[in-house]
Amino acid sequence: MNTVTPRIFIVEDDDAVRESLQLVLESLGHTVSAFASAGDFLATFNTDLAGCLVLDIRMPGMNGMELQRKLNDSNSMLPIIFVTGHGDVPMAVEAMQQGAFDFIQKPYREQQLLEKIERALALDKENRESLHQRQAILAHLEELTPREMDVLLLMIEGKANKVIAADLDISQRTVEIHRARVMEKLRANSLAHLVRMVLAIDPQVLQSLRATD
Amino acid sequence: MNTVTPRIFIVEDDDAVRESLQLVLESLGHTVSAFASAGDFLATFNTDLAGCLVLDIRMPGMNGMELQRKLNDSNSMLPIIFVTGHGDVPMAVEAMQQGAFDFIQKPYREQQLLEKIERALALDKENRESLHQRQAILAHLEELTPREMDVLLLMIEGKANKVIAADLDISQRTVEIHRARVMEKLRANSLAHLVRMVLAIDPQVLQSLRATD
DNA sequence: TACAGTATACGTAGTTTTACGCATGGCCTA
DNA sequence: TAGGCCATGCGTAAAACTACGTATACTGTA
Repeated sequence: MNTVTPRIFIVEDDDAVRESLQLVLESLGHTVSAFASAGDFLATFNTDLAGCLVLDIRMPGMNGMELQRKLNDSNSMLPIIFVTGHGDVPMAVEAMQQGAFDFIQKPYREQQLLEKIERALALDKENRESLHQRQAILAHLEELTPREMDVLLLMIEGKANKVIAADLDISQRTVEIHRARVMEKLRANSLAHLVRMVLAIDPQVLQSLRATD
Repeated sequence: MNTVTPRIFIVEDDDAVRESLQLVLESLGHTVSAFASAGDFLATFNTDLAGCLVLDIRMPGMNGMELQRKLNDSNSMLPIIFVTGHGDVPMAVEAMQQGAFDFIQKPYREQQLLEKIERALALDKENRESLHQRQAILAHLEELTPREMDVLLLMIEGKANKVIAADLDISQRTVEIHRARVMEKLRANSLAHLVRMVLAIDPQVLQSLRATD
């Protein structure tokens, strides 16, 4: 399992603000990485990073909102706490609509920021745990051969082996074999378990199946 | 099916603003209900109402944010577009965190509001459609007797009848009867279908089961 | 080029699990 | 006391799972 130490990322161009926040957080036992520009952060970013991001909006070069967009484009799930001295309402609304965890204005009470950081870290931990589970299932799914995948989908639709056999125009015996392989490769101990796993990684499947019920 | 005409609700204490917005929306073919106070709206509110809510924040009596809280408490899913002349950033952030659809400041371009309303209506339509399906399943679930519910939960865990029988300390035959009733009452045509339906109404079940796999 | 590995497909046979019909009985409530 | 809920036994049939064995075809490598 891909267990990265949670880390608080700070992207803030004001040296004094950045360094003092870093010190405070480190004194509380957190691991911190601070960057003076959005570009510097982006250069080291990858989706496996865990923790949260404290992000200034107004910065030279790439600003905070642009960074948020780029992170969203790369499927980042790092909760973002925006911190800004020059924010206005439309900016805050857009940031929140784009999935920001919070948006606070300078000057702020330090304690307030710390609390939000704790909550953001907790959220990320939760999200990341469910993501790990989904990824594990996904990894198993990729072991399936095309034929096994065909059978899996029909199994999830609740079709009996003989129906699957008819649908795929193969013998019932062959379906049974594929079916056993599917259960084995996905480490499913029952059909119910199998269905739950597949729905966990892709609730969309549920939508597409609903029509066929 | 509970098909209510989508309706745009306006809660705004300024008569001129409220009435002019109502006229514009009606001229576009929308059904509109306008209220001069949050209390008036709340008095007629119920969760079956479909559409969206255009809500002023600063009003005598209950303000817009309080109304949002009350609606959330009553499981409202009506998308809320806040409109305010005196909003600040913290207020906007809180409104968004509480699930507001949007938050715009007066004065606004009318066209902008109209577009947001259209999007809010579309969102509500989507949400409501998936809600209907979940409610239909929920209604079936409520027909289950306590014992049938016990059996259902164990079925979803993927346990075989004999295991369920042992768990509940009843005979296998009795489990079979309950199981058949569950399938019948939930209109499930297969175990896979049953699992999908239960997960559709409550993805939380999935979380609580994941530990037991 | 020959061989290993993988994917696909099918058969027989035996066991387990499900599904269901039929019959019986206790308990509690309207 | 009628009806719903819960429980059980017996027996049949269908479906699913398991085990063991056979066969063809494609791919990549020794």
